[in-house]
Amino acid sequence: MLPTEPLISIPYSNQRGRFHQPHIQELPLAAPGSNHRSSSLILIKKEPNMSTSGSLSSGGSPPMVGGTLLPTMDMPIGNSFASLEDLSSVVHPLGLGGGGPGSGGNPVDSGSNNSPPTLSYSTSPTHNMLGLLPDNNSCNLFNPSAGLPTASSNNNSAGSTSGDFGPGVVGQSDQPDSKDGMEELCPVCGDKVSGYHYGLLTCESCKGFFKRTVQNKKVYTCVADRSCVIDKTQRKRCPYCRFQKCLDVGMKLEAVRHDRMRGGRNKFGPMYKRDRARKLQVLRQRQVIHGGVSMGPSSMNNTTTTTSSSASYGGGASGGMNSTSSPPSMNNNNNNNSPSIYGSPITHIKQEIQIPQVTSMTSSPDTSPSPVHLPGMISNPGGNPMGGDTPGSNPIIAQQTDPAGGIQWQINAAGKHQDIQSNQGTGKMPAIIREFLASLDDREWQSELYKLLQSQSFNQVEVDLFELLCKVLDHNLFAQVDWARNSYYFRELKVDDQMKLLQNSWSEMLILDQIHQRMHNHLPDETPLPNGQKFELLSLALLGVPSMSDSFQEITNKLQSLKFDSADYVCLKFVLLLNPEVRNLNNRTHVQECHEQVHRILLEYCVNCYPSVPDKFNQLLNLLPDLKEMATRGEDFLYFKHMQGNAPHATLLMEMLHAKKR
DNA sequence: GTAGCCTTGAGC
DNA sequence: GCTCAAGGCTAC
Repeated sequence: MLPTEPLISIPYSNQRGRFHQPHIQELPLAAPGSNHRSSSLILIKKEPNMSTSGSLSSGGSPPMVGGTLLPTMDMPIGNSFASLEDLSSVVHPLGLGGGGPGSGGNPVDSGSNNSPPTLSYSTSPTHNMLGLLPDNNSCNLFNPSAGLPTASSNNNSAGSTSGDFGPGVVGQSDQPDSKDGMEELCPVCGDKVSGYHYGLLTCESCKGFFKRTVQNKKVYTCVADRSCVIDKTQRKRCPYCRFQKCLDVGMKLEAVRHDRMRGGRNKFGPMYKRDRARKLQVLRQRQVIHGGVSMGPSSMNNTTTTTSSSASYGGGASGGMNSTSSPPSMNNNNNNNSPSIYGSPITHIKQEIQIPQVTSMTSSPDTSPSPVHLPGMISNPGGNPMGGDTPGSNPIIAQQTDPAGGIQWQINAAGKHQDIQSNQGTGKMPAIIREFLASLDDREWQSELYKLLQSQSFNQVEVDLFELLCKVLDHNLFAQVDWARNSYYFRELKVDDQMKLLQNSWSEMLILDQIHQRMHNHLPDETPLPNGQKFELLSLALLGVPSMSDSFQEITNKLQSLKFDSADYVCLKFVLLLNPEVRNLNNRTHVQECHEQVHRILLEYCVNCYPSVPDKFNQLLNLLPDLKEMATRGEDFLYFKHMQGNAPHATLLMEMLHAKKR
């Protein structure tokens, strides 16, 4: 049950200006062994006239603190909703789902995930996705300026010499940090790191803050929009956003001891050690690359390899840091104010598709720095391949490339199609297909993918690759929803039908999307994460099921032989989405008509543009059952992992899975 | 409540 | 015995 009273906030001031008074509630202590993560998905049950910072309560009643009734809002713990349909609003601040404070949705949940999880969502500010760190974080491991001596004081009284790399860390020794070149700044506030605390390198104050919050079971509230800037000078202003950021960057609730025992070591010790080794490896590689130090092969091979904690596919850290990698966007301290991945806050699927039909994929300006160029990324962003994007010209939002990377045609943001090479697709592309293609933005998609991978792993000691997979799939799912709700046929439908169609086809569309990205935009099989681990992009196409790689390859080969192109892709996507056989459609007639129309369009396109590929149309459609079978296997696998408690709960992905399993 | 410094103690 | 990441203490 959700409170309907609007939040009452009590602002106050101090010498820094207008502050807000956090409301404090009790937060149960994390159980040992629980594996909580911050949620990146926010679901807000909006009541009429409720402010955006409206209340959420997991217990159904406003909390009492010291006998005072407090408005309940912004609890960083999970809140259950009865069903997908019950939800009227979702905010997805990172543009992706995450394991919310908790694989149970609650940072204090015992971690027992054996029972079917409720759909639990946590409020969370937009933290990591597009700007994890403030400006003053620009000096770090991945920044060329890292390694310069700093005027750091010694925070650590221990001040001992290093076992691995010096006194623990970086940036705290009297010795210049250039000794190991690994100065880092707190990922929460940008202050000087004092050591590994609760899972990652943080400053002393954030360590203390995190400890106090968890030990004292505090729950804060934010009277703003849960997107307060957290930096060294402003970290005290909003403990809610600070704590959320602590969780978002990966501080671990379970590292706070239940029994308050002092001293000793915890289970994270080996992880810290691996992280140091990985950082050293990265550093050495950087030194080699920058020509600073000539390292022998032996010194390059001392990386301690790590294994994924739960990923069933790959995931060993190789230390193979891409030397061109950079940290996630660090623009102007607005790390909490970054737009969601598609520009505006993404609301729950049901509301999401009711948002005015303006696709952020093609219209929202991306104010964050461009991600690094990584293998497989579509090159020449915004420009034309012939040399130059004139000011004011429309950026290229979709293009067809041949396997060698040559661009065959492009569609710009205005929907204009331009043939670059016409070695295939000999016929004229129908106008409707040009419009379909204009709805795609592959460059944006890949850009966001790499941003997401960077932000999710930046400064993380060790990323759970399966969890990351789920987050990326969730991100892709949002992209599908975003595309669908703005698409030509789909937008004419009522929300209920839209939801039914999406619930039916999302997994097939995800796989098809990956096929498209791999075939037409040359997405690589894997990519290095900023922390040195490798993420297998191929696992996205397999929905996490490694054993499906043969089936996937088979379908891909078949499509290649059919000269499958982006126009085919978008048509097939419509075919999958607009399935008139979905049960209980209110407007089946419209779906049927659209379905048939897409068939006709695709048929015409195949016949006119690919006369050299006999029966291309039917052969394309004949592949759909195989795609469906893969999608079903992938769904089963993800659901299984979810029920085991290994997948983040607070994601649209899991919501879709539940909706389908019902 | 914050944050810098101190104490503790398991693991190496 | 050393390390260093926990929790504790306390001035602010």
